[in-house]
Amino acid sequence: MANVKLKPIRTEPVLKDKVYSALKKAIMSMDIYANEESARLDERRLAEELKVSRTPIREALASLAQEGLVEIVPRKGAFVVRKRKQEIIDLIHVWAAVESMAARLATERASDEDISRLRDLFTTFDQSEAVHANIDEYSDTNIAFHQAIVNLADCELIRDIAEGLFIHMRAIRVRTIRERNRMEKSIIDHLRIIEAIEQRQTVVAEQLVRDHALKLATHVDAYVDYLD
Amino acid sequence: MANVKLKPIRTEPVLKDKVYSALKKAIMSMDIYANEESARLDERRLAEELKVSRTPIREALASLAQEGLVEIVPRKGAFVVRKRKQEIIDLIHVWAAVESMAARLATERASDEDISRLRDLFTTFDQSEAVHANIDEYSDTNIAFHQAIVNLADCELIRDIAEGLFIHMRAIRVRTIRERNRMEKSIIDHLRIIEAIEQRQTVVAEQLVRDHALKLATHVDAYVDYLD
DNA sequence: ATTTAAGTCCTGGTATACCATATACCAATG
DNA sequence: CATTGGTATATGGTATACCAGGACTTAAAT
Repeated sequence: MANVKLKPIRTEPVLKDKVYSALKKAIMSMDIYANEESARLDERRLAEELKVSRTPIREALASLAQEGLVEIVPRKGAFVVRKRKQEIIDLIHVWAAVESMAARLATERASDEDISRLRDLFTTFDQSEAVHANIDEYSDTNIAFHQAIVNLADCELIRDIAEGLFIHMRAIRVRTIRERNRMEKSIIDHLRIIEAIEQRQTVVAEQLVRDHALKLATHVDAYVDYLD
Repeated sequence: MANVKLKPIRTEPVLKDKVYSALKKAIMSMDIYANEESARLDERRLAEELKVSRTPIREALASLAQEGLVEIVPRKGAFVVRKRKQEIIDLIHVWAAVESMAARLATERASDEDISRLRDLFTTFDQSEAVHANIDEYSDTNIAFHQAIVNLADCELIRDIAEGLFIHMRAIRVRTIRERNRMEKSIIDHLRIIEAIEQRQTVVAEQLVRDHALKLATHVDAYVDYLD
């Protein structure tokens, strides 16, 4: 009898997981840093809106807390986490580490075809014109670019960790892209990174990606003061 | 009227957190890869032993699942996770990324005094003699060394992520240290790393730490077959 | 004897009831 | 009017009851 290899089968009829996804999606869609106060998540309200009891809500919140997306203050409630400036900087450092490893793995594992889609992201986006015009569109492209690199690594764990960091990275990237010509510099960096990955230059790609992220850390450290 | 100074009062009477810590400690103390089958965590049994209800147990399990330490299979139960070979390799890659960033930050942030304790770890451990004698003791030193680097980074997030990875890294390091002279090679690498950090050679330290970890990944890929 | 089907039991998933604490509001007092 | 202390209510923490789905056992049929 041949041993057929099977994937662990589709399994997620569990309310806890659905609630988790729903809350996460909701949190990601809101601009965490827009309001002054961090939003509070009322268990009973959520339970009523999602038409489930508080139990799966609380289990989902426990997971989100572990992931660092919400903070549970005993007897006070669950709040969407808003990172302090130093925490953002730490987070960018971890992002730099993880994304640069993703770039390394991409040069080793990704197919030419997959890599070519990286460049497509940029050719569909008309740089020369949009530099001064469509900064919002670029912001999306920017974020998609970094997600694409992470996906090229073909590593589940990296994807998971990156996703957790990304919610905050996204918020900070959207805000900083307008400052100090960062968009133009960003485009130049990205094109160099694409070249390095295309040419399978493992060490160069790794270094370029790391340095690109660390520039963001330096920028935040120096110029961002709308946190805290 | 004299203002009586008070500390913000003890705040962690939350069962969920205590259960989480207790379970985590228990899981870390067991040798995850020793037995053939991964241990199952019976909610009612745990509840009875810890003298609490199932609710905080389940919330703690949800957190541990998010952290990747246990896997919750719907309708089947919670199991201590045993990583597959490829997952271990992925995990080592992430570890490489994070620890090398820690080394980078160590060269920038750590005090000379803190760095000197790195070397102390090795001078108290007599290499020349122990190479053939006390391999278990070295295994502990080895693990302590890597934890020390992570701590030097002075970055909460890196510490947290590293701790999550470490449980599995620890298990694999203990097993692989006996293979193919890895201990001797490891000692050489470690001493080079210490030098680089002492001399604040950011890029060198970062690279040495990454490559050291990646050697482990390569080794596991090539020679480890007692997983799966 | 082996296989299969039915029924029971065990265990995890969910809902809910109950308790403790934090907060908001109000009243009384200066 | 302001301050303070009490009280009510809302909300999170915990326990428990109930439900549903696998798993195991047993018996019957082949």
